[in-house]
Amino acid sequence: MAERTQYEELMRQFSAFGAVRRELGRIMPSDCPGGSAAVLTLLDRYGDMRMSKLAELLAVDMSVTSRHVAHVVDRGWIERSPDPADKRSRILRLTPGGRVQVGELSRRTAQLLADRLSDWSDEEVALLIQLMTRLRASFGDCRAAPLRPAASETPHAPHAPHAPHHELEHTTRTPA
Amino acid sequence: MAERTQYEELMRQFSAFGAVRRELGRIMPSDCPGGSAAVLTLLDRYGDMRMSKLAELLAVDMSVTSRHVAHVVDRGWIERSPDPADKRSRILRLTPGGRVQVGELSRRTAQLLADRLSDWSDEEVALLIQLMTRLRASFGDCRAAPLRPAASETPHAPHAPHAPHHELEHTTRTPA
DNA sequence: TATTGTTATACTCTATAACTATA
DNA sequence: TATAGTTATAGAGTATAACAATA
Repeated sequence: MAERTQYEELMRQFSAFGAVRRELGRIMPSDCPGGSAAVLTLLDRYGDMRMSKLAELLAVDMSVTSRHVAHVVDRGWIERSPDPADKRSRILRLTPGGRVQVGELSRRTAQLLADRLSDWSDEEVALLIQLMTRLRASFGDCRAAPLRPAASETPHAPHAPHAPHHELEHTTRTPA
Repeated sequence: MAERTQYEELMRQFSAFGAVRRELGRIMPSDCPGGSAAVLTLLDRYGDMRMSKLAELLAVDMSVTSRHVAHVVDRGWIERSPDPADKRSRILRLTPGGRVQVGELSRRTAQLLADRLSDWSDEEVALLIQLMTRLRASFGDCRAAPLRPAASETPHAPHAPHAPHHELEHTTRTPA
């Protein structure tokens, strides 16, 4: 538990973080805005998935996801196949062109971060990753559980630096 | 210097941070969106200032600042006085009602953060603040050079003394 | 009746450019 | 001519609600 002045300072940092996001957005390809980049990156990381799963990973409403996905499909970077198991669903999959695009996004962001964080050590970057990962977990799926702090699994210590794999069987969709 | 996979992981955390911002935005008063809250908070922290200074602190274009300020003025939370020294400029100042609003914003954000970060220690929160402050500095933020700190508190910069990339890149203006 | 996904609408934030009024 | 600020316009991101198709 922290003090109120500490929370105010944290809020200022959260607000100021927008400048970092915008700078990262500026170096993206003009036909691949942030929403599209997020879709491609998540599909590359977690593999084929349905719209609902992608919406959960993006932590946005499915209507927003649908809009982003439509843009990416128009560019030919992913394809929407009907799900044979459930004809309401559609399976999203990266195309070869999409993988090329993912590589380009990775290259650009790595270049900018390598420049801006040139005086950061590996350990410092890893620490920031850990804290932001935990922050996200603490705010967790507050859409799925607005007022119930699920005491089942609360990570106290920061996770592994890279954390390459996540728990994906957790199918908490926006509850009606 | 870090590796590319580390940068990719950092990018994912940056992207996922949007969910935290949106959650914080939801608990704000409906007539005080994020832009207005940022204006009020900065005026409370740094005291009276001109539009250009506020734009620099917000790290957005002055046209954006003007729009946010107009909204806040409409609500009666700040007032725009002509600058006697330069009739092109306008001095921004919090009104008593604005201070009340700042207090309400502070109360709401502190309440949400206290709930979500209930299992974070003081030191962990301080560490996150420190790293995000340094991140902002690494991306060349202008808030490292504060104007006139308000009597209440002095902006503390917990990061190591290293020079930002471009000290004064006043990109708060459309190039003429 | 419930769920998956799409579309329509509205709102916020942002940048660019054109404009005014001062300097 | 240059600067401080405003306004118009456009683009991206998001949420809500209404809708169609399927379970």
